[in-house]
Amino acid sequence: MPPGLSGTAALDLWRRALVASVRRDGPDLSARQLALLLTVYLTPPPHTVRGLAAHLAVSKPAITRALDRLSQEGFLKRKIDPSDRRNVLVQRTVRGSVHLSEFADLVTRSAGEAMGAGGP
Amino acid sequence: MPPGLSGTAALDLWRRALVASVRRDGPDLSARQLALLLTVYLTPPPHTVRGLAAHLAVSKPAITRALDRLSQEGFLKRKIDPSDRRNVLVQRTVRGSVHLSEFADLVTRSAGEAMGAGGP
DNA sequence: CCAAACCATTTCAGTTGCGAAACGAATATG
DNA sequence: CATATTCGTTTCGCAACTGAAATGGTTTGG
Repeated sequence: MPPGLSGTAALDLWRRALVASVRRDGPDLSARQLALLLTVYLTPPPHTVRGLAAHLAVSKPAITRALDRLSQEGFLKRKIDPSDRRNVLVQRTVRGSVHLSEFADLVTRSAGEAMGAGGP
Repeated sequence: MPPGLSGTAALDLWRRALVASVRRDGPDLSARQLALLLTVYLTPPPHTVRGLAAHLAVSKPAITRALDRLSQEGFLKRKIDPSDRRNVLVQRTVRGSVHLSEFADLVTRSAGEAMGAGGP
């Protein structure tokens, strides 16, 4: 038995959080976009387009477009690397932090419900 | 303090699972599609188009299209309700069960990693 | 100091998704 | 019966995303 999270409980946690997220009328990000956002915020910098593309195993243009979307949303910003101006460094914003914080609340709440409902 | 899952741990769990999901070369489902799939498998039947649309707070055509995609993928199937032939009952398939089982593994594995990495 | 290598972006053609409105089929209501 | 209502689906125009290939800047190396 896994210690923290059985298979069904994990799925139900994911379901509750995902349904809550879908029901929200906000900017609905694709899986890639959200994965990118989370990677930038939870993984040690610096973050370049090439590095992110490798990490997510998608093409570079896909990262560029996801950055367009996320920076247009205000969740991320680009900064040219001063030491090598070919590089673009992806950085966090206050707005992105707030958004992810709300998303974390949503997940933890869903986890609480899943425990309460499916529990022993 | 939340008992099972702190905010940062929840985000990191989500990140790991989502990145793993994005990296996999499989059918990449949208958030809606996955939410629909999970709802059908983890919520008591019967499931109609109208009911699912209300549950996810999206339009009926959106559900129809998601069903097209998911049944084309073999994860779900439609069956006309014999007692009221206007209704469409959405049902599970073996293939969908297998897919969700693999997805659950992915989440539990990510949960284990998140505990191991970020833990005390 | 000029060419090669590298980085991110843009362009291109094609796919997929969306909401609103119109639609045919099935059931309920008078 | 005829009409209204309720299903799910289809059509329409439009927006967003995809990978591959081409482009414009920047840095490195001979």
